[in-house]
Amino acid sequence: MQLSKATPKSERKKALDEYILKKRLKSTKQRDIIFDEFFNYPGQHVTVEELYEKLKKQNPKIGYATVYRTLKLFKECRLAFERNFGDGRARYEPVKFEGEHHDHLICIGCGRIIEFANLRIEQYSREVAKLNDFEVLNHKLELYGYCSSCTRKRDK
Amino acid sequence: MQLSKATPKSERKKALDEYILKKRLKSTKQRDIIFDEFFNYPGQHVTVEELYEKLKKQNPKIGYATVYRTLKLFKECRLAFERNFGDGRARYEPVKFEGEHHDHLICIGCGRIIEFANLRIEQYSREVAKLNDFEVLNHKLELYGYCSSCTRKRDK
DNA sequence: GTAATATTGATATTGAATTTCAATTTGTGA
DNA sequence: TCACAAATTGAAATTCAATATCAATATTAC
Repeated sequence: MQLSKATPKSERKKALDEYILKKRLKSTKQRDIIFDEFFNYPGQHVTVEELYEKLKKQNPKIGYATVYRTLKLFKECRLAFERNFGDGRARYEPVKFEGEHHDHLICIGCGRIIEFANLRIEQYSREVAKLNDFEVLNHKLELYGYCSSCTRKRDK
Repeated sequence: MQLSKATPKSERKKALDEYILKKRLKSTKQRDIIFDEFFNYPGQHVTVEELYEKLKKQNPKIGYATVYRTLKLFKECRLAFERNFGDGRARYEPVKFEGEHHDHLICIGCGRIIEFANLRIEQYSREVAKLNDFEVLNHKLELYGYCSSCTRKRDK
């Protein structure tokens, strides 16, 4: 299922509700709270820990395991993407709409992440997909290396 | 430093030796053994555990920590690259030479992975890196979606 | 409402990654 | 070659994110 470009948050909520219904899971207050917080989170790549800390301020009783499990649920129903930047903790982000994708320069020295836009990659993806008879929903382009600061540090 | 296309193993060894010299580290038997085993490893993405088990057969006294630290060293001097596939264990692979990269179409229906070449991505990487003052060692381009077989299955 | 089932949250457990430290090895300079 | 300083090793301990456990609770279906 491809989310359309104009999909508002309510569409995501609908997708989640549909998934819960289909899988005979249950709607809970916690899932709603985590949903709101996750999709309103200002940072791009939130860890379970970070989201948990933020949630606890409004809702002290929420458990870490619940946040962890709910992000896993969002992942299952393709509302969230899990990333690993090599610092030992998984990071989650909302699945991007068409045209919203951004790619990453990832410094494997200090963990710094630089985002950049990718109109050309979008087009490239479409071509490759067509050649291979593939239906592409999402892509991930990560360039790994060292930022100037880390290269300087090493060369000292 | 970008390894040239024709770089043989001895060039890598030279690069390692240079790094050791520059950083005033020391050449050791263990590092040589691990070097040989790592760059001759048949699989694409070896874990520390796997490499350790393989090494122990020839060299029972070698320690896990040494393998771990040596792979970290290879990473530092840009001879190895660390990947995370989300199974909780880091995997290492020799840094690819220019033009050797391959990218992936990943079917989220059946898990099938199709590799494809990416001359244009190479060039794109170089441009973006230059703009951001980044030293790019490796990249990962993954297109997620459904293969034709899964699409047919869904549309039935 | 009741029963069946899923979820929660606190806590315990797991396991990979990393650190510690005494013993050993290596490079440097006389 | 020798001795000293510094780096490395290997075993074991520690750390920490991810995951599992389980009794109490909440939700859904009937």
